[in-house]
Amino acid sequence: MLRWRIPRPRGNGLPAATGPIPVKLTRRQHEIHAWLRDHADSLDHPPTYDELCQALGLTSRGSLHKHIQALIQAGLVEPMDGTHRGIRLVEEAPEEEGIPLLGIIAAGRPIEAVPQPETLQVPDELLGNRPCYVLRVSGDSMIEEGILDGDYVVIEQRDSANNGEIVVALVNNEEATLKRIEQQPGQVILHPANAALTPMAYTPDEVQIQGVLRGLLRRYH
Amino acid sequence: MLRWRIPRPRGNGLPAATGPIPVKLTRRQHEIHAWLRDHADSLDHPPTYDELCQALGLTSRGSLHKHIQALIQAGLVEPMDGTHRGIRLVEEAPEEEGIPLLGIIAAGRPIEAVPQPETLQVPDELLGNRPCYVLRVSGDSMIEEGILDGDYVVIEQRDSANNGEIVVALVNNEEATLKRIEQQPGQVILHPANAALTPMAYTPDEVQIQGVLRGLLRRYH
DNA sequence: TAGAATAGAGAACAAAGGGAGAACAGATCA
DNA sequence: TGATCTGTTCTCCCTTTGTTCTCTATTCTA
Repeated sequence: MLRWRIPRPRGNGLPAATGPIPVKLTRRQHEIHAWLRDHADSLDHPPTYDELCQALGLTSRGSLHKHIQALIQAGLVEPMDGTHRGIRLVEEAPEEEGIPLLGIIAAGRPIEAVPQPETLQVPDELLGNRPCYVLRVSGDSMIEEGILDGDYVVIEQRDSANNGEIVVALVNNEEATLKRIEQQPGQVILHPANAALTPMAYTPDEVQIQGVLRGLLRRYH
Repeated sequence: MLRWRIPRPRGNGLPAATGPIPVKLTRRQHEIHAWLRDHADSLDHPPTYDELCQALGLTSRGSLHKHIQALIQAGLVEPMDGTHRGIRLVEEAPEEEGIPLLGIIAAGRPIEAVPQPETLQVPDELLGNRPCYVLRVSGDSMIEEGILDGDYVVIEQRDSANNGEIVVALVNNEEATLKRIEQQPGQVILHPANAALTPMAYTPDEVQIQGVLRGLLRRYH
């Protein structure tokens, strides 16, 4: 456990976007940064400049100061505003545990992929055993089931479903839609939950199941 | 068992929002806090300043006082309002990444507390800045807003709301209900979202706002 | 090879950290 | 109620520590 590391602002998983420009460190700067990282666990307080100098074989605090400043500039060390023992490593971004938000699903259109794939922190309770992904719902086709425009749905990746389950279905290899499924010999019926829309029937080979609804997230602002 | 520790107020899981900003303690402050933590179990009264001074090798109560004040500022020690032997550690919040599920809300009844308070892992995206809690919805009074029986709602703890927001309201100090609120001079109207139910009007002092709807979680099995 | 970048030494300085002790006021207790 | 205990406030002090300089040596590079 890192005692005096500070959390780095949570990014979107893209190393390039978060944090400062990748500055290349000089040899000495790299050494110092490595030392700090290696000793972050064993020390329960950040070292003083003098302690660091001794550990690194320096005799001048002033020299060390230049290196530390460079590390701060590079975004690897938190700027210490005058405090003593203020050298604090910026913590590596924690491995974001999230479910990928793949895109937007609107009845009657292919899933529109989001340009910047983000991840959404999804409670374990909403996840099944299989891999899951998240889609944002566009449209009102399932409104009577309490699935509103703008909701996020957690989908468990599966290629088959039980009757009555709500599924992400790919129709004719182009239209993706979120509907309640009813499979009968020879035909597959997709039921919307909106009185303004009518159920649609297809042959089994026209409909490809891409996942089953597991959970729903909604945000009010 | 800690005898003179007090529970730290439960945050909403947001590291940035909960509690004081990660205050960096000085070396001495850290030592003192560690001493208090180490001896919390063995002492049956909090120590006096003089006792603490002796244990820490200080001779001046005034010096110690400065450190204790810093710990109070950091949220690690309970402010002692003039009482003697008042140094009380704030208990470490268990590393709980979750929002407490407080109970079940059904229109027209008090919130039924769950016997075993569990926590729910709630995405940051659904949380506001203030402390939040989760309730399980029972009933269909908000079904037309897409809030179904069995859904989990994330509530931001607040005692006031804007018109149009969905709130947890305590009516006449006994009935808790989830409704859309409309506040007018002299009366408060709680709107259900169910054609079978009618809006109810109350005087402002009959209605107490307990929180505002921030998010919703639903689970399909 | 000249110049730039890197690396370090050391002095001087300002602020933070840490402490002592006196005086005081409210809490506590006999 | 009065004596004592205890936390609070204050002022003064010294040490530690980060910062800013200037100066020098080495290494890399155009």
